Amino acid sequence: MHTRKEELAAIKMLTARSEFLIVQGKGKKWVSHGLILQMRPNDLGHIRTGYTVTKKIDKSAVKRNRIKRRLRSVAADVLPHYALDGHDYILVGRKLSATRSYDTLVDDLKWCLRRSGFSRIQEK
RNA sequence: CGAAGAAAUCGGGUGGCCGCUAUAUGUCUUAGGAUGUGUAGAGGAAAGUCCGGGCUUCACGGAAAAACGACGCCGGAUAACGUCCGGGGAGGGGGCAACCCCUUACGGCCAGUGCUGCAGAAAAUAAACUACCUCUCUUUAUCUUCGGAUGGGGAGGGGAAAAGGUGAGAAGGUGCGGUAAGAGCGCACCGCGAAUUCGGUAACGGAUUUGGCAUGGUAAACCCCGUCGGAAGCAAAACCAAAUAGGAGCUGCAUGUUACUUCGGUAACAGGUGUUUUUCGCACUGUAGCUCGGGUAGGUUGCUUGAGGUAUCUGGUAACAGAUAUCCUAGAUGAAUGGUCACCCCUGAUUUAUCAGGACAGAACCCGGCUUAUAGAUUUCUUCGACAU
RNA sequence: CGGAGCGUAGCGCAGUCUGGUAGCGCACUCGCCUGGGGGGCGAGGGGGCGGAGGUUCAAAUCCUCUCGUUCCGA
Repeated sequence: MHTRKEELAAIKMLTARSEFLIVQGKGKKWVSHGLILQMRPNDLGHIRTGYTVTKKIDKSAVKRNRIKRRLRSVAADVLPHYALDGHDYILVGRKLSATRSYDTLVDDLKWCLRRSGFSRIQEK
């Protein structure tokens, strides 16, 4: 279930710190073992994503980078198929994000989307 | 062959699927991009930010001094350094010795000032005390040939700096002589200082002569001497530049009076606007359009060809330098260089076929070093042990 | 990225500049006052200078390296 390039191109990045704070402050939040998902509707009509991995999780820059790359990969696999258009999504890394198996991490993100009601496909 | 140490090099590999950044090129295109293909894409420490430079801006007439900071045996290397190389001294270890190995912030406390607790008789111009030797006076015990002799106590004068459960350190050490007792007072050896001389570019080392003990320690205490240093840093800096507010100029429209006038205007007052309304008071000087400069968000440049790498030769003990040939090797900006699966390799565990693990760690303007973290592999050298000869 | 500071008893701090005894408050233990609690008074204990190395006779203090933590500027 890999994502094609045209679908990925529709997802923009969140960059400004103020936009992150708005999503964190006013959006919805759902926590799983592998990651934390924060989301909020925007007026742009397309999906935007951002990633947060703080120094609290691990002191090593190598491990933080690895967590961020895995989250980016998981989001690229899942979001184009399951996420709603016109929403901002922020994925926050946790300690388990580095060691958890990839399939479990994908399930974590789907579960967060479904439980928070921001999923396009309502699975059984 | 094994163990230890030192130095150097490397620091997992191959393939499938899906992605990221840069760049070259083809196609499409609504000219902003979309898409196909090729190529390249983290380190020895990228880290800590501890030093030294390049580069940029600011300051500055040149130079020097003061102040502050860093450094500090000698010679060399280098763009420079607190780095590196070679040498010297000192300390430690091994060895019978010759000698070998390791470490080293290693200028100056006879320029000045400070500190040196406790203990100890005394802690820095050496001098008081106990003890020692001697002289004088006095007192007393014993003996007595009645002259005195010997011993003890007390007071005073002098000698000497040898003894005194301390301490990190006690004003040269050990031995012999010498003396009333003693003392470098004299001598020998050792240590130290000075002079001469020899070797060395020098640090320094050797020899001879001589002095007669002088300079306790501490400068990672203030300080003195010598050398070096303008400051801040790519989030530096340069360029392009929206919206809003404010500034300057021009033009059009909107009022009057007076004064000056180079006849363009300028100034004052009235007027106008704001302060809820009126008076007073206070503040400001209209409106529309265009242009200009400063400059914020944002963007571009800086941004990777450089004191560059590799190979060979030459010079040098070496650090390193020179010549020739050859190569181009990351440039991101919520920040790319990956995610996932399979096989191989290595390590460990046992169920001998499985399971678990594969270090330290992620470029941010670029170089030269230092320091710290680091599983494992390979090569060379030194020492020791075993085997063979 | 750049800059500054702080690690001392269970907790909050002084002592560091100018090197020799590590101390203060709260907390803790015991005793007394009270019928008990709270509170008060008196007495007492415990151990601690973030870590490693160096200078010194001697280091919490001076020097070097390192670990942790807090704050500031853009």
